[in-house]
Formats: sequence, structure tokens, C-alpha cells
Amino acid sequence: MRHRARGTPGQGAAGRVAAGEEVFRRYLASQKLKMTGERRRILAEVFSTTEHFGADELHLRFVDKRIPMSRATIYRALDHLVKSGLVRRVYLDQKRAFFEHVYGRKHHEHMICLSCGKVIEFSDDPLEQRQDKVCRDLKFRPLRHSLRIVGLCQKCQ
Amino acid sequence: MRHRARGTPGQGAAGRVAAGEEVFRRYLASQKLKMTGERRRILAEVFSTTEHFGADELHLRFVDKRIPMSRATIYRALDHLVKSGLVRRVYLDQKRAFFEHVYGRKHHEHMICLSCGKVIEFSDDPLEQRQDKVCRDLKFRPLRHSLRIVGLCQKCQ
DNA sequence: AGTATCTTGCGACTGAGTCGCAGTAACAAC
DNA sequence: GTTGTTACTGCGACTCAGTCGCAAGATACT
Repeated sequence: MRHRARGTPGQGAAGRVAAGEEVFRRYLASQKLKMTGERRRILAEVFSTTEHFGADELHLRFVDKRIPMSRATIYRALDHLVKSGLVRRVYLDQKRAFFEHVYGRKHHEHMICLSCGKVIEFSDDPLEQRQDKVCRDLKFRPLRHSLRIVGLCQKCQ
Repeated sequence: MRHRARGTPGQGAAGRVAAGEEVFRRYLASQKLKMTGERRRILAEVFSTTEHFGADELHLRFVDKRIPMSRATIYRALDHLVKSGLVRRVYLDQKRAFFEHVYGRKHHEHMICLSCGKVIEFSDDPLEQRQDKVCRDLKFRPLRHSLRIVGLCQKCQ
């Protein structure tokens, strides 16, 4: 069982952004879409943090920096980032979608503390393997999955 | 690995409703809430099917039967049913909440076919045990969890 | 029956996310 | 670099699930 804390990337933020931009550019080209200043700025902002964030939260970061950016553009760019595989949409609560960048990070699941809201990420190979077995048994071809465990973290128990 | 198809309850619908009503009544009393005609009718309707349903869908069933029932009442009753443990709120897609009654049924997870929308329920003890182990290792006390596997069912592959 | 308390229905509201449109920017071809 | 095509942005209006406040009505306790 492996548990990697947030904020320990294998490379610096600048490197991640540059590599991510290249991947994004390839995705855009493959879809006959264009790389624009807005998309570049959104990508950089998304890769500048390792925390989960909501769409409006991301929008606010631009507002705070006095960088003009409409909500619609944020939503549209996030859709593309998800489709490109750079970003994952996760449902931590039922109110709204959260996003996290995924590029160069191992797949992981989430534990969410009911009391303090803390989100713990974890990954576990035996768990994944067991899921695959269940899918094989039911002849289901899994494309993606998400496991959400809600409970109490060590501090809040 | 166990896979139980929908629609094979251990007892008839009438028995399930009666037993469920008793549980619900106890929950209501414990919360100083009242058993009303609306709540009884909603409970009966919820237990009349083993399929997943949305709140508005449930509301429509009453409208169709010319039984007066407001949307607000449906939402409020569903909240209570969930708190009483009789009903589970599940997030099959990201648009809205679905509900399924849980009383007398084994805990299960969902596979969702991207192509035809079919929902397959399954349960697997080794999977549950492995989740528990991961929680123990991280000192997290799990209260509930949900695993959603999205992919293609046998027919759609 | 009387009364305190909870419930209902209504309609207005919220908040995340979407959409159509008119003007603007990216990019490929010359 | 100019041009033409196509995609993009911002705006504001819209949608849709879900929530809320309130006045009138139902429940349950004594």
C-alpha cells in the first residue's frame, strides 16, 4: 500500500507546465483546436498547484490577479484538459465537480474526512487487481473507476 | 464474487414495504418527526421498484397517478429515508442524485456502461476487505464508500 | 378537544454548468 | 505579411437540480 502526500512532484512546477503544454498542444492539434493565450494561462494555473479545485475557484484566481477570463472559457478549457488526459474530474462531494491534474502522477483514490474535510489520496495495487478480476468475471471492460471512502481521519476520530 | 440481478428480493414487495415502514416510523419517532400520508406514500413507491430512480422521476410517478405531491416534499422525504438508512443516495452520473432502497439488500457497487447506460450491481468480499485494510493502514475510519466502474458491458464491447 | 409542533405546497431562489451569438484571434496558404 | 477560414472568447441569458421561507393544514400528545 502506497500513500503519497500531495506536493511532492517528481519535477518542478515549471517543468511540469512545459511538458503538460506540449501534451495539450498535441491533443489540440489532433482535434483541430487552437492553442490560445487563455488556454495556456489556464493550463499553467492548473499545474501550479497540486490541490483539488473547483471551476469557480480557478476562475477566482484569475479575477484576483486581474487577468481577464470568463467563466465559460474556464469551463470549456477544463473540458478539453480532461479529454486530453491531463486533468481528472473527481466528485469529492455532490455539489460540484473538482479537478486535479494527473499528468505524471499515479492513479489514486480518495478518502474524505466528514469532520474536517481533509482529502487523503491513496493507491493500492491489490485493490486495483481485484477490481480487474471482478470486471473480467462479469465480462465488463473497465475504462475508468473511482473509489470514494467517506469517514473520519485519524485526528477527527 | 457475487452478482445478484435486480428484482430478486428475499420477500414480496408488500412485505418489504411493511417492514420498511416500521423502520421508518422508528426513525421518525427518534427524531421527533411525524409519519404523514405523504411520507407513507413515498416510502411505498420507493419500495415498489428495485431500480435506481431520480427525485424528479419519483415525483412524476405521483403526477401520473394523479396523486398530489410537491417536489419539495419528495426531496425532503428522500433526505429522511436516506438518514434512516432505508435508502441510499448514489451518484451514477454527475448530473443528479439517484436513489435505491437498501433495506434488506447486501451492500453493492456499480458498473456503468458508457454505451447503453446499463447499471450492473456487484459485490465482492475480498474487495471490501482490502479497502478495510487500506483504511486501517492509514488510520482512517471508513463510514461508507462507493466504487463506480465506468466502461463497456459485454454486449457493447 | 386543545395545543404545540411539525409538515405541506407554493413559488421564488440558488448555484453550477451550458449555450447562442457577435466580435476577435489563431493559423495555414499564398 | 495579407488573406481567408475556422475556432475562440465574453457576454448574458438560460437550464436544471435542489433548497428555502412562509402561511395554511396535519399530527400527535395530554
